[in-house]
Amino acid sequence: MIRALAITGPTASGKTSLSLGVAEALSGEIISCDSMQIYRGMDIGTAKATPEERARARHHMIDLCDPSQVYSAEDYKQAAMAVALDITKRGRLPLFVGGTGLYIDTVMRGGEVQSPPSDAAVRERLMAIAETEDGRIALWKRLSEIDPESAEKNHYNNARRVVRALEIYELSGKTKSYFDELSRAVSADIDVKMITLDFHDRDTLYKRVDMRVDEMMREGLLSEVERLYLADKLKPEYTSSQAIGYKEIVSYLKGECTLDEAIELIKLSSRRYAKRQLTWFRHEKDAYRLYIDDVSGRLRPSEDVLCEALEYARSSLSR
RNA sequence: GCCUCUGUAGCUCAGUUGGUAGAGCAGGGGACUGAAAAUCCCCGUGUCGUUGGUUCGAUUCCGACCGGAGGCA
Repeated sequence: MIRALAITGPTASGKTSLSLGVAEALSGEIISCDSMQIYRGMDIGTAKATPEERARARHHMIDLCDPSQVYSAEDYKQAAMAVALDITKRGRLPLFVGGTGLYIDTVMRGGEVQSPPSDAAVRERLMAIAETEDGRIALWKRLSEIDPESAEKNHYNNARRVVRALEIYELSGKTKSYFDELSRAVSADIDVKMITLDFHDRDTLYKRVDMRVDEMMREGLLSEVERLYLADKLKPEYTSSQAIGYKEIVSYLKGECTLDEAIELIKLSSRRYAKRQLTWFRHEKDAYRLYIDDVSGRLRPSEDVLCEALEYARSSLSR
């Protein structure tokens, strides 16, 4: 059984800064839990730990792929688990840090997954049908016949989910709910204590998000995106091109809007993303919540937040 | 100073031939098991600028006043 700690929270909540302090104090190594930090060359916009920060603690699960590659939650889980095991074997503490809820969940759930991996051809075929509302309803009806449980869980408009469920059935002859049930039955081979950063006042978070975006622009986000764009690394079909900060600036580079409009859009999408993250982490009932409403405006949590986190980590890990 | 237009949700605006009002955006809540920074679902009460008058009843009609825009001097 691997024992680990996780630090989650919305964008701009100060995860990186807190994680460095915790890693140093508990001789931990950081495993990034972020679907976009996987990609090479996307540094400023994904708020990757800087070289200086990486010198303070070893980082993993960063810069694994070229932005043109596809990467899945399952790929993440397998690689991250191997890393966590290795860290543990070396007598150090695995410290998952990031805001991609699904990635963290998938690690915490543990166990081997047997549902078939996605198949681009099947997806394309089904997604083409889903372009019209009638098509979406037809797909949903098909799903409700083979797997009523999955159908009920998803609105027919959520084509991605409906298509995945159908894809699983086409590829394996078994339903998605069958595989979900299987994965729920296995016990996790890892025990993760989670600390979630939160805010009493939503406006404080949003202010930090806005400031963070301005900071990214000062650090050169524009030229970072330009470089990737000119190198053809942000084609619309790539997952990487969906990243906030990148898609908006690409649309500016294409002349579809002004730079100021792009920046405002980045702030807006970031705020909405932060809100979705809050929703996700709220359902994590066992998480230890740390509130960081420091009005100082600094994008790092205060000393007492670090102390509280360490106290919780020490007591829960020693048990 | 006079004339015209205008004041309705955080913002932009509809609307009520008099029976206290609704869209878009913003915002809020939720879902999430191999695309997840993605994808999807649900949520609209606000002194209808203020104050008098007419009226059974005014946000709606009339007057005055206070903002804002434009025009004439």
